[in-house]
Amino acid sequence: MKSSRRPSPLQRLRRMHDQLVAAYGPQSWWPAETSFEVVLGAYLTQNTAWKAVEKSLANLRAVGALTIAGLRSVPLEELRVLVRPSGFSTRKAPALKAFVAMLDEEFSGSLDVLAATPTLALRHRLLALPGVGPETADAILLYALGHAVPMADEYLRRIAERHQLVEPAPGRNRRGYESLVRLTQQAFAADPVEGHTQLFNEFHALNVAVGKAHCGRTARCIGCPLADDLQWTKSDPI
DNA sequence: CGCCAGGCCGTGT
DNA sequence: ACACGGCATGGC
Repeated sequence: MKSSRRPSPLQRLRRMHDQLVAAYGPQSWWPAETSFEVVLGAYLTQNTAWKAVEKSLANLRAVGALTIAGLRSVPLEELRVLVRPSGFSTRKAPALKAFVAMLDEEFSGSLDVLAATPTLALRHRLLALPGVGPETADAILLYALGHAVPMADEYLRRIAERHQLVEPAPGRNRRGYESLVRLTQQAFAADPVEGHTQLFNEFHALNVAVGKAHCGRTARCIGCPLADDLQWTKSDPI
């Protein structure tokens, strides 16, 4: 039945990274100047096009609210207006305030202090925040705080499903996310541990790059550099 | 004009 | 535990 020649899903996922590097080159992500900007972007981009996030970030920059102190001093009502372009402002504005409040009350208002927390405990603390789910937590962990956690965003889920690396899971639940995280961890398990942060960083950035171009909700894989090698047929739905 | 975007949360089964 | 809508707004 199963051919011993065909690479395992783990091997294919790992090779996917190399193929994407070959196709797109190093990404050196996340598009932000500071760690706190990464945090802001992680919240604002929830189910929102990055283009819209840029408008909100520009609004925040204009009033000096791209820093912790700046955001702290912006009244909630005003913040709501500033982040309006990226949608869900009635949720995202209070959520951002809650993040700063946590920082102030538990971590001396410092991202460095926050980052010094052990990864697992830190992840749980972030997940307890309002408006922070697994993906936002991992984006903050990886791109703002430098922890070696893989990200399993919507693009990776689609790519993995379309290439039959995982079972289809229509109702994306938390279990599906965590299983994709584990799959990614295992796929890079043979790589030196000290390089994992960089690998996970690049891997997710590349997934977004290829996902934006070829793997949207309805967008097909036409022209996708992965289509052939990962054995996915273009007529496949989903 | 309709669909979609780098999710998360509350509610019902 | 899991499925299902709602949430706001702008781009294409």
